[in-house]
Amino acid sequence: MRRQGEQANIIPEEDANRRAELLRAAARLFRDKGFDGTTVRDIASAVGMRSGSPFYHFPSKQAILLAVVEEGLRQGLESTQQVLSKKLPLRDTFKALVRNHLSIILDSGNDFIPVMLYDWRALDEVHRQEVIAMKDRYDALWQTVIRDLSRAELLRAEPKVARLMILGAMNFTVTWFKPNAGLTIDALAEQMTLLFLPPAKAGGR
Amino acid sequence: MRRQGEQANIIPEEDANRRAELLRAAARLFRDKGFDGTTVRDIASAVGMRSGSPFYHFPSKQAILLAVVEEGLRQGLESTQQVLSKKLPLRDTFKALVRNHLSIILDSGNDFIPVMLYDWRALDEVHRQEVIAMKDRYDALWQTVIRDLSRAELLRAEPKVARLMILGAMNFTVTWFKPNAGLTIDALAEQMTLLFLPPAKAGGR
DNA sequence: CCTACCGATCGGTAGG
DNA sequence: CCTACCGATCGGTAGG
Repeated sequence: MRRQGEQANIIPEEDANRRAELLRAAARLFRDKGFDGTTVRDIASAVGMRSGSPFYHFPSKQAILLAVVEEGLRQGLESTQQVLSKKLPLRDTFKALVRNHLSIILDSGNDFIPVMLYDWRALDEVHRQEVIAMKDRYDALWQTVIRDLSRAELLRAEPKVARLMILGAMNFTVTWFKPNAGLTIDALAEQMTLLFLPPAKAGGR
Repeated sequence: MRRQGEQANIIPEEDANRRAELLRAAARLFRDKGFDGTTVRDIASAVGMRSGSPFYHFPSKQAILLAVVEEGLRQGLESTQQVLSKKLPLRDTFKALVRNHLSIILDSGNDFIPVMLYDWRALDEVHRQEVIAMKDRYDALWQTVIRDLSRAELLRAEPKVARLMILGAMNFTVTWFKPNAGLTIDALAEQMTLLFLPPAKAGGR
């Protein structure tokens, strides 16, 4: 229960901080143990709360998952748009997008997007639709670059299928990539470019 | 409790059938609702049993998951070896392997492999190691073909990374592929070949 | 394979 | 945000 005597412009700020802490803790736990494998008690104790207290910040466990996934997509959209705004040459844009996507997915410390990849099935139908709407915006950004590559004849498969395959290949790295195992994210981005794009022509127009 | 008066060569056969039914039902349910989202009661009632009876056939819910995953891998190994035994030309082998893998993953009716892709995290450490050992054999079969493609300069990325990416792209199709949505498994295999391999040379040696 | 059941856990809530 | 708690569910078991 909110204490009535406090000033309204102080408490909400603290609340927002605690909410953000819960979100980070939840993301970490969901990533490690899955949504169903994580209890509300786990999340609470990770930030020093008791079992019932997360429900002061979120109406349900599902709502926590939704907030985690939305935060991940928000970050992904933002950094992708930043890459695109640089207006690099086509090949470089592709490589930079790949590197950006891999960073989002593989950097320890960012658990939000992997949670989406692992646990989107745990969302109920309504929340899932909300997530899909955001994901569609992310896909659309990629699609423009894929389409340009296709027009430049650097990609032979149908653009839509190509996008799904390229993103799929990257998304699946969460299941096998281990940091500090001899392969860096940069090297992986380089390899992916080698895999999907033909050699650059020496003096190519 | 096994009835003592029955002949040992009759009952085990019926038991094996019931066990197989449980496995199919479990695979379907795990695929649809996830391991944690499926209860032993769900599995039991799917084959007309009561809640405690699956434990006559399996020692634990984990053991059911392990059996499902192992059955999936067994099928995958078998069909892959069958493709390889045909000794097709390199390009055709690749395409046939892709089609085979996609069929295993996407054909409705085969829920075993998708369960592995979704729910391998739910296996405890010991069982997970057993699964990884089988998966390594599967990967090794692919690796030989990838290596040959690399030597023939049809693939520019490092063979190991290429294998992980190609399998990842295929495995991720479980999250978006919808049968009867205008894209067949055959067409998808064709698109994947276009995406990963360069054009065949007209009179290429 | 069923009946009957247990112990534990879990998401969530009332009331302060 | 805590205390104290509930109702439901779940994996698993004893005994036949």
